[in-house]
Amino acid sequence: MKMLQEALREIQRGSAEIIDIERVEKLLKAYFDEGKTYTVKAGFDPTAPDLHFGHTVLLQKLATFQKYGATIQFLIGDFTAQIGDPTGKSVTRKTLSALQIQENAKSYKEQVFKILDPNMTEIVFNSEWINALGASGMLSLTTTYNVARMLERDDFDKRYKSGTSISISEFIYPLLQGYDSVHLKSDIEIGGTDQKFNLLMGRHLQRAYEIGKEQSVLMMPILEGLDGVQKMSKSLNNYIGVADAPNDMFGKVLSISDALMWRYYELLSAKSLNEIEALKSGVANGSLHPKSVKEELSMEIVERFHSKEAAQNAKDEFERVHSNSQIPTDIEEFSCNEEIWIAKALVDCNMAPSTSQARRDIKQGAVKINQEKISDEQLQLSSGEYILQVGKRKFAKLKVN
RNA sequence: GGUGAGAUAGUCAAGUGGCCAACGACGGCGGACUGUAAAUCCGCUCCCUACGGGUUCAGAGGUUCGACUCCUCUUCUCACCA
Repeated sequence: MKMLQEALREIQRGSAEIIDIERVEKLLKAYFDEGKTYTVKAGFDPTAPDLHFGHTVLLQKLATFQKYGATIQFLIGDFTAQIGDPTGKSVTRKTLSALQIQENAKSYKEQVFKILDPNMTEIVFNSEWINALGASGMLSLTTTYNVARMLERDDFDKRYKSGTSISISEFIYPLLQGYDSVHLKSDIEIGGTDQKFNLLMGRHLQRAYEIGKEQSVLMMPILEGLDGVQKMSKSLNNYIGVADAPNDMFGKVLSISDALMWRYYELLSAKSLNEIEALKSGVANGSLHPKSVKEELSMEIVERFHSKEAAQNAKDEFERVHSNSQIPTDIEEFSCNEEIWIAKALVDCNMAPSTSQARRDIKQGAVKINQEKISDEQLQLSSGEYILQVGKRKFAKLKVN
């Protein structure tokens, strides 16, 4: 009984909304009492296999479910990708070749199994059953819903009212996503809050097709990016990529604000709620320094995506560079063949976008050569080796021949 | 299809003939303080070996000694009407 309560708490952790929690509770109870497993579905887009931490929020939740007896239906929407989820922006998507999809799927696996247990995960492609549906199957799918209800979806509603075009195929998208749940007989589906309409469609269609169950739906919030305000996204450049190098990953996590750290703990850490509570009260009563708590999170994360050694190295490296202001161990090396003007050198080493900026940096005292701050904008570097530094984070080694 | 409004640096947004490389805000970068946190303070933020020069205000022409500012055309965006 206590186990059940704890499991429920972990499952609800960080979620934005859960529909039909009673059913989730029943599934968990059946698992604890009789060892009965159940299925949790989550859909992913085959076009974007390079994940950032925003995506891993869902994966983390799936991992929690696995802990409590779920088999994950990791669905790659290779068919639905041809339509594109109706956002209003994307017009027509180019279709991916079977080969590309296979490659993307492979790279998904590499990244995803750092979080999920492969033994409790099925990777499925929805083209398999949707192609088999045929024209008549598709037709009968469309009879389960009507236009008025379809227009309830927020973005359809807005676009319809503002007179922006909505293609019929876009109406099909939620239906197909819902049909996936029919075919897979999913017990639970999880997705982002923006997916609510589509997720509920799964419930509707499971009822319409009388498969004898209606999936519960769990929605996760959108993860804030490093700035703590806007959603994590590549285009805003406030993201941590799953494939980021250990040192970058470590530094990025450590650079988030203290408030955001708890959010990241909640959504990204594999630590239990009880452990996190302990950390929180430790910080509150002063027995733990917030920085060390943040370091712990950074370590955990780097370890998950790389290795324990990498995490330790990242930490050591970080301390060396920032606490003791020494030079990082591996820095990019450049070389040139003749005496070079310092501003030009900074541009050539990708440390400044223009000589104008390089001059400004020098004027502001941001540039160091071999740990020494310089102020002469006209400085010429004659032959030798130099460690160049701009600000706190940018380093390069330059060899002048 | 008709009418009206608009397009300015990464974003928002001033500027309606010279004082404009262009107010301000946000973002970004650097410095101080720190825990590469937050908050705060200060500086910088088109390019160029630079007390000077070059190229910018949707695009192309024109008027003028001089245009981001005026005129013409083009492209695009928005609002209202149909």
